[in-house]
Amino acid sequence: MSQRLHEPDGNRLLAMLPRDEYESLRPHLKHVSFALGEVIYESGGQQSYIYFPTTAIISLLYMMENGSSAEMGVAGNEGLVGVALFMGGNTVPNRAVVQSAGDALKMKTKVLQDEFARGGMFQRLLLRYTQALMTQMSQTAVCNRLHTVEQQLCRWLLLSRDRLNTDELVMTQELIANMLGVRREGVTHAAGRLQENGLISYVRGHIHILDRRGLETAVCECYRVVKDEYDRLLA
Amino acid sequence: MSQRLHEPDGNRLLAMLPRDEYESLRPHLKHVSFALGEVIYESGGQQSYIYFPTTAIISLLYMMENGSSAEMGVAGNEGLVGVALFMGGNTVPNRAVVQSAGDALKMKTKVLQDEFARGGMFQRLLLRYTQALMTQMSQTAVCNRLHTVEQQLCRWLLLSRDRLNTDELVMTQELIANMLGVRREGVTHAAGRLQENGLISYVRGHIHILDRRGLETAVCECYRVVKDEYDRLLA
DNA sequence: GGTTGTCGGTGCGCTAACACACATATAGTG
DNA sequence: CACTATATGTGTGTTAGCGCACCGACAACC
Repeated sequence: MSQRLHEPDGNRLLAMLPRDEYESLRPHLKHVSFALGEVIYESGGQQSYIYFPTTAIISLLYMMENGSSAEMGVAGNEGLVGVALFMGGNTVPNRAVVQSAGDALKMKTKVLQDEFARGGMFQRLLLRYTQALMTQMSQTAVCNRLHTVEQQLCRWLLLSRDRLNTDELVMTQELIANMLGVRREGVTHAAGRLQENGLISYVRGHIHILDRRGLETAVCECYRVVKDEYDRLLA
Repeated sequence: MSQRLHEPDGNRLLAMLPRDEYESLRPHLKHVSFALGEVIYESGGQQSYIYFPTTAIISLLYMMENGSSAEMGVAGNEGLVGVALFMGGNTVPNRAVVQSAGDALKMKTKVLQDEFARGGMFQRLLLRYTQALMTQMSQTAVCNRLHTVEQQLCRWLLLSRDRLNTDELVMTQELIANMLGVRREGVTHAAGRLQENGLISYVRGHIHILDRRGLETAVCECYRVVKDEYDRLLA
């Protein structure tokens, strides 16, 4: 891919654009930094920007009326946050929260929509990414139904690891529990077992992945299904 | 909507097209009938057609390696089966099964893709529908995580009812269990309670919805979230 | 350098859903 | 009409995960 000579600024989706399309978008991309826990958009709320994470990871959460929550998907440097802006609905009934602090590139909604309407590689990429995200969401549904907390924790750790450059995750068990939609104690239990088996170690909000291979053995098939789809659709 | 004077053949998505766009598609739409349990496409398999159900209901299921399964979404006369054909991925890692026997309109993949590429109302509608389907899938994830089998059975019954013209569902508890990803006995138990409360009655594969309002009281918020999004996006 | 808040560990009782085994009833078929 | 498939009901024991309560340990901050 000699087209990938341009500087993609760390977002792998943008890096797949042909050089000319990327250059025409570049002036409209602004850097932005996100802190852990920051709410990027609220359920049903209008978004002024679409975000292409570079080092940040963003969780898509549904907030129940009774206050509990569950993650339906996650986006990092492989994708974007704000599919509703080009899919035509403008809003979605969930919240986007920063799961791992870091940076992103933002683009005004209007610019995005104009570029999308041109129908070039940009549109094709965004749609393929959306399909990958759908696979992630639907596989999350399956996983929530059929698999144990421990398996799901492995999946979550691997999904996060794939979107970072480091084996060190800054994340308390309490927050992981909110993402997975389980009790904090459930995460403590599962994480304890993974630590016993030497797959991870953790202290006070810092999780270290020691044995990625081991995690891949402990995880359910859901992880691989989703990963393979991302690789296939965004190759 | 004076544009809806044309005969939409029972699919509500197609019915939303302007008359001229619909007329240009019409020659490419062929009737097809589906029997209960028929597999429309297999996980990872190529589809030659996109389907617009008129009276049939189609379930999207993930089949686990160990043989168990879970539903990730459902499509009826409000939508279509085969989003991957215009999203660019061509295949998806799940199976589509006929959940309620009936008819659909089919269109060749090539025609679909050409029409989609034109970017008119047809494209806009398909993308909005896809967003609605995403909401359904992600809400299924949440529901699988946080709600009881009885609540999910209510949701499932209401989703089915909304896609039919009748209060009579032809569906065994065994099949419902496969869809929901729970044991058959679990469905028996939940259905028994709904019957005790006078919400439904059933005998050997025939479920009768007696009190739709009552079901809406018994169901979790997930049903309404999804229904509202469908209404909003496909108004 | 003590206080306070955050993070993780643990124990106990409870419930929803599981797995398995088997009983019963009905519809359809020869 | 008898037979057999299929559909549903039920019982027993097990388990994963929940809710709650509380503890200890570390960290940050006056």
